[in-house]
Amino acid sequence: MPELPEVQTIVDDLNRQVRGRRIVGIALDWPKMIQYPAINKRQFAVLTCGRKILRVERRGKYIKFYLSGNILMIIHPKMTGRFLLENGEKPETNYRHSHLKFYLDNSKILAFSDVRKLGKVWIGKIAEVENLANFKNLGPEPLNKSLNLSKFIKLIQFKKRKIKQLLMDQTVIAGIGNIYSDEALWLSKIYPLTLSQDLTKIQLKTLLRAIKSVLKKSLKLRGSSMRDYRDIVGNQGNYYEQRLVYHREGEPCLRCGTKIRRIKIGGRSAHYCPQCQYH
DNA sequence: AATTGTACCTGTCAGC
DNA sequence: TGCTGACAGGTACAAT
Repeated sequence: MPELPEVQTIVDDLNRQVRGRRIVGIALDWPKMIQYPAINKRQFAVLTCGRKILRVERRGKYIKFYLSGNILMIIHPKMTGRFLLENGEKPETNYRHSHLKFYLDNSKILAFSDVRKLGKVWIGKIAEVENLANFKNLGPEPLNKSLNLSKFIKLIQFKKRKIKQLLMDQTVIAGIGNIYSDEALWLSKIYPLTLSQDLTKIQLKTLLRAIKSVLKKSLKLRGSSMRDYRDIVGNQGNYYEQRLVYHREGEPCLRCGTKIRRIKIGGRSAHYCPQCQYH
């Protein structure tokens, strides 16, 4: 489901709604979602219950919950994971797939719902969890001001990979997925199969600007809801209706009217305009 | 070093 | 009305 704008929207809402709350109980009916360490449901309950949610942060597409007692819990929603804050009075949620629930001290329930059960949880001492390879090896944040053109060029230029795949590689740059890589490449008029080393400096400058601008625009619109994404009160994001090229196969290009094409790159669909994004 | 296929999961939709 | 296959905001891992 979520890429950077969706995850950031969730994190901002969580900070407003659950920051400072104490976890008083949990329910877990899919223990396989606990990726690290190898613990059972009861041990997970011991680790979380009684702790305060001090703050929530985003890194790439990961959601980091800093809990009291120097505990860090990280959740990755993968394709269909979502959070819902529900009232204790009506525990029956319309989210049929809430496999993990946190009962809070204000009698609300923070539920993690995940239809496809691909979402994962990591928990432990802060330093211990932050040292796990998936987090340690993340690339820079695209919206961070320190990611300027010269750094971007260093990340991209000496690799020999298809630019679409590089943009989605979380160890190169963190937070971009299938929607926003398509959008940024359309904005920059770059063909998605172009090898990274063949891009000119001008193209890379345009691409970096496109990445930042499309992510900021989607953030303002609270993300994209193609199907599953919802914010923590169940509302959809508004970027999807305004998308430029993603999932518009056969429709006219918004710039030149040529029919948008879809191809497969590394098992994922890529959408582009064969006229504007020439190679 | 980069690519390809497979695995993890469930739900939806088009086509037969 | 079934059935089947493709596809869906993601990532890890093994094989080539």
